[in-house]
Amino acid sequence: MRKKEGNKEEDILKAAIEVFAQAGFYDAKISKIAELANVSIGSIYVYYQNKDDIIYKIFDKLWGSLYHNLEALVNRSDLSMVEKYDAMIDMIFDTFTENSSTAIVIAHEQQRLLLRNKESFTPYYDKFIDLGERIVREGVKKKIFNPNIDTNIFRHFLLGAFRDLINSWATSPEEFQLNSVRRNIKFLSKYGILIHNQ
Amino acid sequence: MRKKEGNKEEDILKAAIEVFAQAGFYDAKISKIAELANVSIGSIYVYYQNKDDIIYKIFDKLWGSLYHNLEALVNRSDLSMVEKYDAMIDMIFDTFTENSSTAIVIAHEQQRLLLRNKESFTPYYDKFIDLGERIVREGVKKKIFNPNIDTNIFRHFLLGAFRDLINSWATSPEEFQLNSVRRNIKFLSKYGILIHNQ
Amino acid sequence: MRKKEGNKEEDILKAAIEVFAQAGFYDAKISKIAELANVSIGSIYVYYQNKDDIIYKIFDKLWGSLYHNLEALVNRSDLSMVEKYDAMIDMIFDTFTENSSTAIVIAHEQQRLLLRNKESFTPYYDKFIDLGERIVREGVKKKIFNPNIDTNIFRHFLLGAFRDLINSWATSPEEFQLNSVRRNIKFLSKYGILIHNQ
Amino acid sequence: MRKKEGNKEEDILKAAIEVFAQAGFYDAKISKIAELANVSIGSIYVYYQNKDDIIYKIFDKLWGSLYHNLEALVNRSDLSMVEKYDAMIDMIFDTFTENSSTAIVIAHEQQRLLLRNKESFTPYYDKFIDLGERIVREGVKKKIFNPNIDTNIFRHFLLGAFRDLINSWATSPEEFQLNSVRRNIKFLSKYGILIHNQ
DNA sequence: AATGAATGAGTATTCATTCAT
DNA sequence: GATGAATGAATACTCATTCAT
Repeated sequence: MRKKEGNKEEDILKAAIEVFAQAGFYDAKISKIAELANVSIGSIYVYYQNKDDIIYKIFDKLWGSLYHNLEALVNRSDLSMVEKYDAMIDMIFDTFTENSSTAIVIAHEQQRLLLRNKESFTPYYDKFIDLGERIVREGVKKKIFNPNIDTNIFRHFLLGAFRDLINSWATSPEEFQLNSVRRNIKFLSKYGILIHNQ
Repeated sequence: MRKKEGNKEEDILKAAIEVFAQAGFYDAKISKIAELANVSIGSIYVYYQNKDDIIYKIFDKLWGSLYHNLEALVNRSDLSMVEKYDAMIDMIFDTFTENSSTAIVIAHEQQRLLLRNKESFTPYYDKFIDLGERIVREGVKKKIFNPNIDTNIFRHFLLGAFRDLINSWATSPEEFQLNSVRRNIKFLSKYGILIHNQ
Repeated sequence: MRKKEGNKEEDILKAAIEVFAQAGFYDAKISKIAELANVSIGSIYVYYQNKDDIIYKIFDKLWGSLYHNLEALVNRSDLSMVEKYDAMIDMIFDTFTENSSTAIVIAHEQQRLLLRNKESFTPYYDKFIDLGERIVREGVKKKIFNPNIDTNIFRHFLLGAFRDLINSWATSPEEFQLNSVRRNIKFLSKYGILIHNQ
Repeated sequence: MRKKEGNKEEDILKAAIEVFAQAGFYDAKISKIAELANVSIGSIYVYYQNKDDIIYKIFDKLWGSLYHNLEALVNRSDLSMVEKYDAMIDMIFDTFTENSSTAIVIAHEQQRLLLRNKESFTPYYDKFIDLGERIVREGVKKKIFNPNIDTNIFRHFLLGAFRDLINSWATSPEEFQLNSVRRNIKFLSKYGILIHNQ
């Protein structure tokens, strides 16, 4: 029991995600995280420098995962542009949706963290954004995506929509059919709300 | 001279918006708000019950304003459906954009507040949503808007996109042309990213 | 009671001296100081920045007092050199002896504080030392004090002896006759332990 | 190979002296001592009961050494009284001076330790004091030392002066010529600051 | 004997809120 | 209404010590 059992670090992270999602970062108590992780308070500080470090690692893990998945996608040549775009939406959707508590934490805390110390946020976020923009630019070059759309604005548009929807689902899962949300995001981001000839 | 007392209440609210935008709700100090409002700490508690009440009033004022403006719009019969939709976007855009600090506060704190005590959030928010959905349903009935789109999902999609973009602009105004953001929101929400016959 | 009664700051300092003397700086609890001062924990932080600031003020007050008293003495021309020296010893003796708890705090904590942040120690200490050395140099010039003695070494010699003796008295007052200590310090520092013609 | 185990105990003590001198007892971290001694944290508790025990052993070793050296001196009949006194000063001086970090630890921590648990301090200290007082009384009996001097006060006077000077030298060795310090201590304690016929 | 991950008691400090003036 | 000194509950974090291996 004195020996690292190989999952304490992960147990703490999982517990922290639940507590952060439930109470918000500021009202989350370290003692509560320790209790939920079935670990002593001191052990938390063996694996994480402080409270901020815990949330940093949550974001790092999520955006790291998103980045690596997108990287695998961006180089595929077996997909048409639209298929690639849909696959990207699916991938983001699946990642966010895998753990609803993580989704809530992201939706609630990311903006504040980015505001506070942009430079100390996980580098995977910027790398992910870059890759996403590359896909959009590729679509524009292939004359599939509208060249009049500002790429930077589009990614905020899309991620903002995503964030709100995933958070809404995570908060009230009974109110949203996940498949419907997925389908609507894909459709709206590609065709918009108006009826027109596709 | 006694009539000017209304000032204090408003001064406090303005100061609070700045401090909340700059530091985030939790790191915002009441003493800092008092200092910025040029008012004693005690005076804040004459006009507001507590810290939560201050942020409540910020949201109440903003969503009240959005609601009243949308109400004026929803009943206009001189506008086509698309014109009405564009006017709605413009109105939301202008309201959010009027004060960038307010935009930041909304973007950062609303989700958390909604999560914590949904029932004690400003009623204007739900009323605004209802009105917005009415416009969308009207568009669907008039066969202008796509009937396959889930109205509830659409409003999260749109407001989420809005929130992220306005916050991005408010945080780094040098990075975004406000008119471009406005145009892109209108276009993307109506036509999406794909090139097609409109 | 909400109004500053003019002595809270001093009550805290007095209480702190007692608690520091009794338990040592590190084992002294802020809560204990608050209790002894009959003041809330929060009030301590109204008057002092932190625990270090409290002890700083204790030293500042004591050395400030010593400095001002020595300043008054150094310029007196109505005293012979030996009388002036004896008066200096008496003054230091009286100041240290006035409050035995202060004496203990000085004896126990000064070295450590000086070591840690020499520059942030009370400036009165250096000013006092300078003045003391001036008296010694004056004595040398007047051929009363031995010119072969290193002034810097002498002041460490004298103050070190003082510190130990005052601390010993403060710790076990029953073991030491204060007048005897005073007389012996004067004598030893002037004539030493050997018998010789004075 | 099993014989070398004595090293560890000593390595720890040496490391502890450095860390205590540098950081002070309370800010000294056991983990730092372990690191400097090139030993695991657990090993420290194999050789020492706890942190207090480590510092106890430091004092025990030093005062033990001083006691044994003084014992060898006190019985010598080949020395005049003044020679014996000078030899005593030299011996104390050499012992303190041998390791400047030890000198700093003594100067900073001894008073506090004595205050806290007089009875649990190393017995060598009291035995050393007794021996020292015996020398002084011997000097008085031989009409070499002044009989009006209180022996107890004198030893505090002398050791206090010693402590301050050795500490000052250990802290700022560039400021003090060790030989000059030694000579001044001898002279001042025997003849004082005044000029007179010796 | 040696290790170092695990422990959890212990405390300085913060700051929203109060209320005597 | 206005003030701001006073309050004290509440909590992140430290680190000496332990003990299973």
